[in-house]
Amino acid sequence: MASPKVKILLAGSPSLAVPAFQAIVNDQRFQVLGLLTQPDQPAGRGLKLTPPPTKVWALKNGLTVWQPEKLKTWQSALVNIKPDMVVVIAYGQLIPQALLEIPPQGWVNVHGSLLPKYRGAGVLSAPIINGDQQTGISIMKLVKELDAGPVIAQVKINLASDETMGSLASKIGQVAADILPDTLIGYIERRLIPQKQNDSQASYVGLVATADAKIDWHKSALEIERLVRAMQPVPGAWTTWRDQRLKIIEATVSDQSWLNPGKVGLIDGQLAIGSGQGALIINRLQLAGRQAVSGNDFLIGQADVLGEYLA
RNA sequence: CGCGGGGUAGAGCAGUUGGCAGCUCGCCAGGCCCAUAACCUGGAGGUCGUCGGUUCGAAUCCGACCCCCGCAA
Repeated sequence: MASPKVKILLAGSPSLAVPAFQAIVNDQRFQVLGLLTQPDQPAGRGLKLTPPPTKVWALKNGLTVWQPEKLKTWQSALVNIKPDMVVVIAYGQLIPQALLEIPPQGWVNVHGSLLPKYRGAGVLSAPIINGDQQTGISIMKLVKELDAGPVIAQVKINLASDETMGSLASKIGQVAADILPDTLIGYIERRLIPQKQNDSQASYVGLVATADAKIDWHKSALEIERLVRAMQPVPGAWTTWRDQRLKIIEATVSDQSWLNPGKVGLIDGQLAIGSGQGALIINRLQLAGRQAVSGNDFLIGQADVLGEYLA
């Protein structure tokens, strides 16, 4: 095994990227030069300066970390680092064309969908909202256009009936960790040839905002239940009760439809809310400022919610 | 000093013009019943987040601190 190690610069921000990054660090075929990630941002209560999860991981592993505000001004730094390749998992910024051309092997990206379906930022929630049976990951080369680069490898992931965005994120992170090292080597050795995407079949999903997570009780219970899973754990599908935000954390669909949309009642003794079609049995929910509780516990403490309307 | 809600029995909540600490569920015991997660009776279980102050007396008023949570970013 005389071939030199592949020099890699990692780029990514959320914890979803950590397992795959760790897999590369653990693999003797690679030499990791460091991590490129977003600057620490004010976040959480009190707006304390918070580092991206990958940065915390990188420092623990003794890696150098770069956090440029803007990539445009970071061009010369990348030239000096001299990576053979940059591996990107949810970095959080579009990479300027000029930077894409610097590493000899280019920039390789892990994308959380089966491209060309679901290009864009909301890839994790989209398949759950749409009730897809399958999604997956695509390992692809970055090009100037968003998520449009040629695909090196894809792996399908089955969506469980109770899949949430959170559970899907960990599946994607794990699958990425499983296949990324071999895929990168295969690509470098030209055994895996990037295949151009069929642009005519591309679809786009925008970033999910909290407003998108507000429940419209006139929709069907089936759609609402999917929304609940797609928004879990953040930002959480929500409605309001007495001007307070009420998050629905876990729910199941009932075909009983005698409750009007948004009206709270009991179905088989369980907390339920009417919808446009069928009803939603509420298994777990959280009132603003309170701990998340089961439907039963909520009824014990807030019994007067019965018969009221949520909006 | 970004905005806001909350810490009271195992759980979920009420209780702030200061006056022996409550409700629902659960739990334990007994009863009713062919039987039951139903019903009836009885019972156990709380340093009211912590520390200090005011007061004859503090869950309640004042001060400091710890922890949890919603928004926002």
